[in-house]
Amino acid sequence: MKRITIVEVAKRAGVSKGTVSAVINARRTVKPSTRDYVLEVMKELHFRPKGVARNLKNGGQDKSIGIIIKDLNYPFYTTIATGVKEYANSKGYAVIVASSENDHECEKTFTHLFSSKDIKGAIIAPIVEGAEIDHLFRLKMINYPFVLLEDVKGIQANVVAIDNSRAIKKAVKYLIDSGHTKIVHFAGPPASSHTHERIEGFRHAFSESTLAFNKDMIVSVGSRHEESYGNTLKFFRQKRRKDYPTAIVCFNDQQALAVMTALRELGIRIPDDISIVGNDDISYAKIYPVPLTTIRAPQIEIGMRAAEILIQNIESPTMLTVERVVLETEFVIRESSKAVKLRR
Amino acid sequence: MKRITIVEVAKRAGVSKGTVSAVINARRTVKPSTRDYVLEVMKELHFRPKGVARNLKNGGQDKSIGIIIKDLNYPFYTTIATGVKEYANSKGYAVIVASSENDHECEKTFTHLFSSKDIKGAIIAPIVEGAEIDHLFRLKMINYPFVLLEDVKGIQANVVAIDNSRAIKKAVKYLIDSGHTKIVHFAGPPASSHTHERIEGFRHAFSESTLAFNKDMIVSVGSRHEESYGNTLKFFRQKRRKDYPTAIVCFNDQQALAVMTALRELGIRIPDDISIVGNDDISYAKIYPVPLTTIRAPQIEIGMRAAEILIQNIESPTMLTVERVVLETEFVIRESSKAVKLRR
DNA sequence: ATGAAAGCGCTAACAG
DNA sequence: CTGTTAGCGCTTTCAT
Repeated sequence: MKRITIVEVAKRAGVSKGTVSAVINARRTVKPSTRDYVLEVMKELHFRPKGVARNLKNGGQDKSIGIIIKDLNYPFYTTIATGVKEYANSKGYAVIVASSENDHECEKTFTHLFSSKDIKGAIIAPIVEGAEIDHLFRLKMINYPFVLLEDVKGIQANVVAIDNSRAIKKAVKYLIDSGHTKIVHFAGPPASSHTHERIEGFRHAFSESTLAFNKDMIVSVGSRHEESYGNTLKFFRQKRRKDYPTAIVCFNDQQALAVMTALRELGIRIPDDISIVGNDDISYAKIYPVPLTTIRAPQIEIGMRAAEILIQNIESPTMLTVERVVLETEFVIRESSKAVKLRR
Repeated sequence: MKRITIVEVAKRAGVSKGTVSAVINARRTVKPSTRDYVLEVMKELHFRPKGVARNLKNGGQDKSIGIIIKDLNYPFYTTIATGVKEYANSKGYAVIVASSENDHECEKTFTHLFSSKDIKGAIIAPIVEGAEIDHLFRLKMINYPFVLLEDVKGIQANVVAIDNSRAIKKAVKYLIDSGHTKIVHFAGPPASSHTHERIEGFRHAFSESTLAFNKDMIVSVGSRHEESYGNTLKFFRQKRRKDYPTAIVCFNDQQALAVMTALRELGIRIPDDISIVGNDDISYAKIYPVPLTTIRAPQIEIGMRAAEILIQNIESPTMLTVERVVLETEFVIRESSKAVKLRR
C-alpha cells in the first residue's frame, strides 16, 4: 500500500495533475464544479499533499529558526526562548521550540529534524555530559547555522552564555562579606556543565577570602523538585543543629524552591536561621514563599543575542567567524538572605 | 546570485553528484582523500544541502507533531505540551512547540509552516476572537490532521477541552455555600472564548442559587500581569470599603497573582478581607504569596488525550470521525479563600 | 571508489 | 478553464 499522490487524485477525478495542484493551492482559475469534485475525490482518497514536494519548486523562502531547550517547564528556558522570538520576529523569522528534557537522544533527534526540514538554523542548549557530539559535527559539515547556549568541549561554534563561575563567586563574596562563615553549595545534577562551573565559582570565592574551602561544603543535591527536596531533608537530618550552615547557595531557583520547602518542613526559618541564594532569577523567584535572593541571568538578552548571531549566520553568503559572547549576571538581593548577627 | 547546489560542488570538486551526496551522508564508500576534498569545497562554497530535496526521495518517514500554544511562559500551556510529549514520545513521535503569543497571524503562520514542513499533525490552542479561520479550513482541505484545545465556531474538528462554564460554577457555588454574598468575577481578555465561557458559568451559578446576578459583578480585568494589576487597583480605588466584594473569582491563576499583588498594595488581606479563587492550577499556584484556591484543569491529561487523538488520525489510512472530549476540572481549596464570618 | 541517469511529488509556465 | 511538460535538488541503483 503506497502513498497516495496527486496523480491518483488526478486520474480518479478525470483531470490532470495541474488542475489538482491548482485546487490544492486554492487558485481561482478552477471552475467551481470541477474544484468541488476534485476536493471530494481528495477527501475520498484521504489524500495529503506532501509539503516537501511542494517546497522543492519554489520553497525554501520561509524564514524559520528553532531553539532546543532542556526543560519546557523551567521559566529560565522559556524566557530565553521569548528573547529569541522577540529578535527573530523583528527580522521576520518564525521560531519553533523543542525540548530535549535533558535527554541526549532527543537533542540529536531535533537537530536532525530541524536540518532535514530546512528550518534555517538552531539555537541549542546542549546536554554536555557524555560529550557525544557527532550530531553537532554533522551540522557543521553541512554548514548548518547554529549557536550554543553553553560551551561544548571539542567543538568550535558560536556560543552565547553567562559566566556561571563569576556569578556564583559574586554571591559567595556577598555572603562572606555579610558575615557568613558556614556556607554550603547545593550542587546540581552531576551531568550538567553548569553544575561544575558553579562549583568552581564557589570554590574560587574562598580562595579570594580569608575563609578556607573544604570539600564538605559541596553537597550534591540535584535540581528536580522531588530529588532536591529529599536530599535537603537528608542533609539536615544527619546533622546536629549547631553544625547547620548559615547560608546555602543553590544550584538554581528551581532547586532553591525545593530547598525552601524542605527547610520549612524542618522548622528552619529563612532567612533568620539560614540564608538562601538562588540562581537564574526566574520570574517566579520574587513570589517565592520568601522572595528569593538570586543571581539574575539576563534571559531575554541571552535569547536576543543568540538569535542575532544565528540570523547573521543564516543570511550571510559566506562563512562568518565564530562568536563567543559572555553576558554579565546581576546579584539580586531579596528577602531570603540576610547578614549574620553575632553568634547567639 | 542563485543558491548553490550539489552540482556546483561536484563540478568544483571534479567529482559527480553521486559522490558529493555520498559524503554528505557520511557513507564509508568514499575514499578519505576525495571525501576530505569534497568537504573542503563544500566549506569553501558555503554549501548547505537542502533538506527538502533530500527528503523527497526517501523521506516522509520521520514522526513529528507540533503544538501551537498561546503563551510560552504560562505554565498551563507548557504543562499541556508536556502531556503531549509524554504520549507522543511513547509512540515514537517528536514534538515541537510553537507559541502564537495570542497573535492570530502567528497562529496562521505556524499552521502553514507545520503542514508545509510535513510535520505530521498539529494540536492547536486557537485564538478564537475574530473568527478568522481560513487557515483551519485549509488544513481540513488538505486532510491535515489536527486537534483543537478549544471549540472554534463554524468548524467541525477534533477538540479536547474542559468545561469552563461548569468549572466556574463549582467555584461560585462553593463560595455561595460558604456564606459569601458579594462575589465578583474578574474576567479575562474579551477576545478569548474562555473569558465568555467563564462569565457564563459565573452567571449560571447564581441562577441556581438564591442570590441575584447583576451585571456589575463582571469586571473586565484582562490576564496579562500589568494590565490586571492596574485594573484591580482601579477597581478598588473607585469603591468605598464597605462596597468591596468578599470574594473574587479570577479568570486564571496568572491574573490571580496580579490581583493578589494589587490587594496587598491596597492593604487588603487575603483571605480575611477577601477570598481569591484562581483558575487552571498552574504548578506555581501552591507557592503563591497565599497558596491559591483554584480550579484545576487536568493539563497533562488534556495534552495526552489530544496527542492520542491526533496520532490516531495521523496513522489512520481513512478519515476518522471527529471527536470531542470534555475533561473534568477539580476544585482545589487552599489558603486564599475562606468561609465568611457573620458581618462585623 | 565513482559516474550516469532515473526518479521522488509537486508546481509553474505555456498551450490549447 | 484545463492539460502538458519541464524542472526543483537530491538520492539511489546500476554500471564501470
